[in-house]
Amino acid sequence: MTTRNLTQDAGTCPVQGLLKLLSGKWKPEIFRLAVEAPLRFSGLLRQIHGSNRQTLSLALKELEEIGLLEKVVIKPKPLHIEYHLTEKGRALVPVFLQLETIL
Amino acid sequence: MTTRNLTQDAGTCPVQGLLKLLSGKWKPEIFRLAVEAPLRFSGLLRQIHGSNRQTLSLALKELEEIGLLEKVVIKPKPLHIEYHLTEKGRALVPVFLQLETIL
DNA sequence: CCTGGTGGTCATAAATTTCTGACTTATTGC
DNA sequence: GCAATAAGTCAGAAATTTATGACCACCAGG
Repeated sequence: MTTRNLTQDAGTCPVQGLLKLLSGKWKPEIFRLAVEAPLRFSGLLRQIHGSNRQTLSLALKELEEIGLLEKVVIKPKPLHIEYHLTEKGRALVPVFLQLETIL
Repeated sequence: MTTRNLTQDAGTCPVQGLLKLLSGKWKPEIFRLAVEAPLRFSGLLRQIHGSNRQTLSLALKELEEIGLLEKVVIKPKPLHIEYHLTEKGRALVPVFLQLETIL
């Protein structure tokens, strides 16, 4: 249980960036919903009260970029898109559960 | 490895609040330094380039409130204060290390 | 007595994030 | 043809976070 790995390059905190990616007003909530079932843009808008298109759109993009969600075109004709949790995303679940037990 | 615990009360994400407490521009960096050694206010100001009194002061208060740091008066006469990592804080280290391996 | 360090607070300014409302392209149902 | 849904984008406003500079009280050294 060394803490050396936490102290890589002088002056920069690796966790700082990670947390930044995971924070943002709606990202944790989006992530949680994605753990339960695939997401659709319009569905999120209805499920997450107080949220808005703009921010959700950005959050989905960012979660995709980190590799936690994957954008899947189910049908292009009557446009149907779904956001699926990736392997990486599933790997994050136990970490979050552990976080809850500590704090 | 159920995800039920992540889905407590409808509409609220437990992790959302936790991440909010851990995020903030300098909190992760402060935490990391605290893992290495006890902190002093003026020391932080020198170590963390680009930070400022106000924000550090607030961050320390918040980290104290969550219970990750403890404010210790070493000497009152020539005022000497230190912020020590708590048990809870130490418990967080492996979680952060796990986070790094995933993302 | 003057300068410098420690440990802050306070009001305000600047920067960043989030929200609002309008608008887009394409498809289905009536 | 008209309205509705899906999945967004865009510009600008509002809210939240972070930074700046001034200021306080206390102690120590020269």
